[in-house]
Amino acid sequence: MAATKKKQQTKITIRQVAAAAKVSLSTVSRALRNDPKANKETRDRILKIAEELNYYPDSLAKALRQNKTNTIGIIFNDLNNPFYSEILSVIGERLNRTNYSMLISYSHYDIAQERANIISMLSKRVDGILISPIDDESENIKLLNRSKVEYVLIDCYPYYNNIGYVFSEHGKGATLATDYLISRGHERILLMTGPPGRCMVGHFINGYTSALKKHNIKVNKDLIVHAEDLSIESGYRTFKDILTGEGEINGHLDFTAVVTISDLLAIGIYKVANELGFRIPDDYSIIGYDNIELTSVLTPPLTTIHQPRKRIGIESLAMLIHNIEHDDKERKKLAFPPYLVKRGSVRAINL
Amino acid sequence: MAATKKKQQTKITIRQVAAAAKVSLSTVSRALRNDPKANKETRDRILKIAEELNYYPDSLAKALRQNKTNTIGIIFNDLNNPFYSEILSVIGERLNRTNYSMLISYSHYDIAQERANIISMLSKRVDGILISPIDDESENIKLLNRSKVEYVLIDCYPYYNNIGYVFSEHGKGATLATDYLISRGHERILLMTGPPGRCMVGHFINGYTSALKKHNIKVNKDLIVHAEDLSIESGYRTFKDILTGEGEINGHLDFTAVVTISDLLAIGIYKVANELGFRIPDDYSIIGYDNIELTSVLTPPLTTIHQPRKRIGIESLAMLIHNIEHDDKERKKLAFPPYLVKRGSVRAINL
DNA sequence: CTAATTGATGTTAACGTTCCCAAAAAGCTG
DNA sequence: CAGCTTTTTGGGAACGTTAACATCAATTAG
Repeated sequence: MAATKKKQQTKITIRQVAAAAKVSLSTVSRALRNDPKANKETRDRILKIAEELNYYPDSLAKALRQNKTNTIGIIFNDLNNPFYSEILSVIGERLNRTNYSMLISYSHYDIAQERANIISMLSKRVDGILISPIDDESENIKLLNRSKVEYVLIDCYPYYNNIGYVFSEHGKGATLATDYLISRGHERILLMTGPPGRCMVGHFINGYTSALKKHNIKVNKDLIVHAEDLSIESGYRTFKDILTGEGEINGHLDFTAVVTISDLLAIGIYKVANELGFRIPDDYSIIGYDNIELTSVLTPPLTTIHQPRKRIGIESLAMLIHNIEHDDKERKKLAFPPYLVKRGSVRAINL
Repeated sequence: MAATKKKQQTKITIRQVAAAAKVSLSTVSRALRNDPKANKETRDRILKIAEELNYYPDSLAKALRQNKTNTIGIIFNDLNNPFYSEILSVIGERLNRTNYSMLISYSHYDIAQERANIISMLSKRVDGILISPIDDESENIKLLNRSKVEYVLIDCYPYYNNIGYVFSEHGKGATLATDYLISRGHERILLMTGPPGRCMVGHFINGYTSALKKHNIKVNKDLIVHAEDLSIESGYRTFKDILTGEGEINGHLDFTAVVTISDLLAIGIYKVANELGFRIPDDYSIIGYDNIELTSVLTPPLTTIHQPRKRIGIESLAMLIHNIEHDDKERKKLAFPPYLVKRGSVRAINL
């Protein structure tokens, strides 16, 4: 007892397998990799021995040697938002059928954190990165470019030309929402969007303002408010501040409808409604964004803009894997058109 | 053009930095690692050169040499459920402050997939694994034991003694829910739980039956139904089948209240209510489980059992990291008591 | 002024694979 | 059975780092 060796279990490597099978390292390596130049009988014998020894290959060594980790990196800003978790979910499902793994990190709208995440992933030598960047023209994207790693952008459409990206057209989405409200008689429309600097936010605001202008409605900058992030909590706080005149937003804002950049923000508004006792859509009409699953079960069911999350996940992953594995790189710009889902949170106003 | 070299950019290694600085490899290595035996001036000089060359260390090589990857593996069954995504989110946030990364995979209640995920992670040499296992007594857990990797179980409490685990007491939670319904006059209570074989499901059923027995209510096995997973969709389908007498559940079930093992399942029931036109809680009382954020904004607000997701995430991660980094392993069994959150989805019955 | 001590650097062998090349064995051909 | 091809195996370098050890100059002690 007292004299037992400290290092009890020594790691089982290809070497132990070779010794047990009385062959060389290369023979074992070939057997394990199903190399055609391995004799079938010896291969089976070696495979059996490996199995008995509970051997499994060391991916680190393999990756170092082959210059391929079979790992992709995923960088999102929010893991809690069903929009992203659904993308993650479908990606995870697809990856289960391959032999890639996913290294995930999240930046929470912090540029420095995003940079750290990128560097960490480069350092871990991921084969590719799927990123929903904070800002599509930031230093961080340049860092990715310099690194020569394959990457695909989600949710952003920058001016660079040599990148693949997959997104839904947020400008159009915002226009759709705003148009619809206008068609229902609303003119004073609050836009609740996300943190400034976030790339999709810019497009969203553009879509909103262009819809207003198209209908000759003057854009009131005060009606464009930025929530801290895209969460329920944030929507709740922001809207409550607006109604109670507290926080950063001062003065009474006059509006009849709200376009939000995320269903969660809209749900935050529902929460304020429950608390303060106003009614949707009687007092305020609300339009969400994303069409996450639970919007349909709210009371009233949330009118929202649908985004094809699954397809975004599937297509971006497919493009990334293709680019990792082939020399003819796809630099597609896949745009998915969002569409309006009419439910019960918008009412018509009599002019 | 035609004669350009294929291999244009050669990777920047410690070697190039050494050459540029005209020192040996080890000197560079020491400088980069802030080794005290490095001269400060040369260190600064080397650091500057490394920066200029855009050098970042290769974690693969480092990991291989040091036998430490600074990566932890996370294995969940569902990435879409806010319960797990919130745990993930808080873990991600914590990890951002360390230099660990997270390798995530999900098994979707498939034992073979879970096994594949575990092997993949072992092969990638993660320093530790955080897993919410399908079955706490499966071959897969034995595999983990054999591998000698550090791991912490979430959501399960097996009979093994030498494991750390963090969970909330699902048995108690189910009892709490059932007790409450009984106290409100319900006797015929449907239990909608998850896939059989899932470890928490067993505890949940036990908690439910023991509450019934305590009040001398006969347990009707037909009233215990298994949803396919814990999603909205699954709750919707299962409950609709029950009401319409289709699918696997035959015959008319007679009940006045439902205890569910997940808020999402309960939301699925809300969806059925919207569609078929019955009312909650007038026609059926519903209790959820988890207390995810949006339960409070439903109509009626969902009465549910709260689980401390954030704490589960934080504590399990802390234990895992501790065990990775220290020799005095913590094998704590952290139990968090769930508690009832009364809202509007349960009504009293006049007996 | 020599020996011992310290501080900074260089040399080299690992870590566990794969892959190129050489060598050996086996199978053909005439 | 010599010479050839084909199949199978073995040897060793390489992937990019770290860590143990060796070296060397400079400083200090006796």
